[in-house]
Amino acid sequence: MSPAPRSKQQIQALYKLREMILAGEFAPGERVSELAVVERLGISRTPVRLALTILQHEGFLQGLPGGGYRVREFSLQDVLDAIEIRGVLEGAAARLAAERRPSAEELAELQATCAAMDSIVIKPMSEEVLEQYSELNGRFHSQLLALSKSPMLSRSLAHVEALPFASPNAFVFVGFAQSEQSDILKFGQHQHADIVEAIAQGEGGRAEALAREHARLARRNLATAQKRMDLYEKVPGSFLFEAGAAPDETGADG
Amino acid sequence: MSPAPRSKQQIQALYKLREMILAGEFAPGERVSELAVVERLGISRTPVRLALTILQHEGFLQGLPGGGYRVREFSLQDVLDAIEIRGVLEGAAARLAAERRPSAEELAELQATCAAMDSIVIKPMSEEVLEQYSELNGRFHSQLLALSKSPMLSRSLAHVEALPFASPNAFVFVGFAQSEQSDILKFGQHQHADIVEAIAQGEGGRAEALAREHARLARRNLATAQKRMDLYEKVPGSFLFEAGAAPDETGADG
DNA sequence: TATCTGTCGATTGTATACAATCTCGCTCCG
DNA sequence: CGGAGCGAGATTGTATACAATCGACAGATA
Repeated sequence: MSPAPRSKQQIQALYKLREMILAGEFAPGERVSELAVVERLGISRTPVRLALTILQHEGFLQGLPGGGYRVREFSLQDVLDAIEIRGVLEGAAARLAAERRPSAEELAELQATCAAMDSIVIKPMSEEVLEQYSELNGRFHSQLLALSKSPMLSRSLAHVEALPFASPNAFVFVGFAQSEQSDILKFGQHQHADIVEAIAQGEGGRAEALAREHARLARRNLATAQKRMDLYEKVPGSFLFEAGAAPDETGADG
Repeated sequence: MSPAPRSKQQIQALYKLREMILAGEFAPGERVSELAVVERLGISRTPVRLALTILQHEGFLQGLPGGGYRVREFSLQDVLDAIEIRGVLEGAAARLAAERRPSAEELAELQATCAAMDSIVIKPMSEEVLEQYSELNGRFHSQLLALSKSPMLSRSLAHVEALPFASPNAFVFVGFAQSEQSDILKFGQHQHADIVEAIAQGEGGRAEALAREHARLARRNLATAQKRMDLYEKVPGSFLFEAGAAPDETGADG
């Protein structure tokens, strides 16, 4: 979306900082001062400052009243809500895609991606397969978004997915790790196919409902991950979550 | 949302620049260079630079490949989509509000605002009445959002509403100007009441549908405004719109 | 004449010096 | 002994000097 900072130092500062935050190199709630970052990155204040501002707008950092920042913590509810919002927006994308009647060629691209994923989910799990699936999954979601033909919607979704745990690929590996025992991944793939079908037939309401429900797989995967710490640690940005109870799948909410 | 820049020059640069953009002081598509802004504002490059970055993230400015920015233009479709997205997100807010069962006190606040608006829409139009309605309308929407109890949703909605024409109050005066002849304003107020009722009864689906439809009033008001230039000029940021045909209310889209 | 290249100008990116502000701690006075 | 005020240190905000990059224009050569 954003043509991005145009210079090396800015890009480096932004990427490195984001990486550091996502790697949990700042204690949660710890105050992050500009100067400290400058020292750690070896980049001067100006680009660092810019990176900090951007990360604040992306939601990773919170500005402190006295100046400086701190790494933003996310409650479990925040994470669940982010997934919910992604579902709502992807639902809107699917509906608009259906309503705006993509051409046969446009649709074919999405169908091709979907078909490719079909052939992947039946393979036995491996590092390589996971990577392929992950890439195709990302492509599917971005193609779907493209079919909505709405730059504004893309913008909103991008803003939400800037949070790493809200991206469509955030929990794929959980599904994969689980796929030995369950068919959750195949189920998700089935939803992909249904979404494509609904769009192809111009069934906006169905497409929306399906896409929304599809996003909620992430919720289930999150619950699974929380029960298995070996998986949980692989959730991008999981240390940004406040320590809290496992999500309550039987709860009244949502 | 953002604890905001902490200093005077930064704030001034940001506000003044935003104001200038909204006042149409930059030709649409015109290249905006940092130095030019510095000269016009009499503020040094550092705070100006920061303000430009923020405005880029807010969607008012587009970064140019060769450096510099230009004022972002919005197509008619962009404006309609922004309204649509606001509807989708406010719909989600209304649904969550219903599902999360607000306490009687929380609900009472919303009901009070709604009641106050009831007594306003029957008054004859005036500058003062318009202002009162506008404020109450804004309060209604923010109270509704609060009832969803989702900071993440608030964040997403705030991001969308940063665009002036996507805010709930963007077109109120159109409805007012029209209210001499039609009851569009009373109709909108009726929707408010229905939304409150649905939330009170825990009817999430109904609340969502109502809130979504409610947002689409803005679409109709936009169409009206485009037919009457005296109103159109009062739409916030209307000069950001590309010159284009009036919206097609009979069109297939949407 | 067309194209390629080199130089000049403008504009942005980076670094740093300087100013203002805020915090924390110490001391002094009540 | 406690509180208030003052001051030192640290940290952020501002401005500007300097470097690097990009584009345009012009001139030369094929």
